[in-house]
Amino acid sequence: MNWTDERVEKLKKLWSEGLSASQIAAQLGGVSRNAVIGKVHRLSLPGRAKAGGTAPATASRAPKRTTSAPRAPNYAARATTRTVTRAQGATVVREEVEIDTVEEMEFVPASNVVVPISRRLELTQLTERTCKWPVGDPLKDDFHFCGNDSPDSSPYCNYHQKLAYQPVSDRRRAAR
DNA sequence: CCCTGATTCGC
DNA sequence: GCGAATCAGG
Repeated sequence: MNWTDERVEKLKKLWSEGLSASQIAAQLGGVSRNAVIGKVHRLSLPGRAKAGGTAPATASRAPKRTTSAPRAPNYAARATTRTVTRAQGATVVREEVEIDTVEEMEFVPASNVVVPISRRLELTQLTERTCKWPVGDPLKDDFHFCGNDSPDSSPYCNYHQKLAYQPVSDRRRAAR
């Protein structure tokens, strides 16, 4: 694959938008992330400020939040489904986060009692083999994902897999 | 181990 | 000019 004007333009655009080299490589197709990085250098495009690190997209630091007392039932949000999409490398992660006023509060109480050894990963850290079980309130900034290793390419770790695939009949009512 | 960008250097 | 290999870092 050679660098046609079009491809170069796309490269410039995506790079300026802050996409990572591997993400760009995935979109262009036919090239590796190394090829992209190499091209970026040859074009003398501005590199990423600090080397070896996360894409600047994560730069938005959350304003420190004083840990509040265990959340009391505050399920204002009615049943909602928000789709959040992010890419990690050439991997596209699209998550349907259901905010179920019943199930959520049962599985995700204020404290992380239910969650084993969460690695507390950011959305940007998820890969094909990290558990994508959401922990906490997606609307709060302490929200994160389990992140434990998941067998094969399962979306969840062994523990959360059980919770994830419980038959509806089993979880109806305050069964838990 | 996953990922990131940076650099080198044979082609 | 190209990009795999390698390096350096989170």
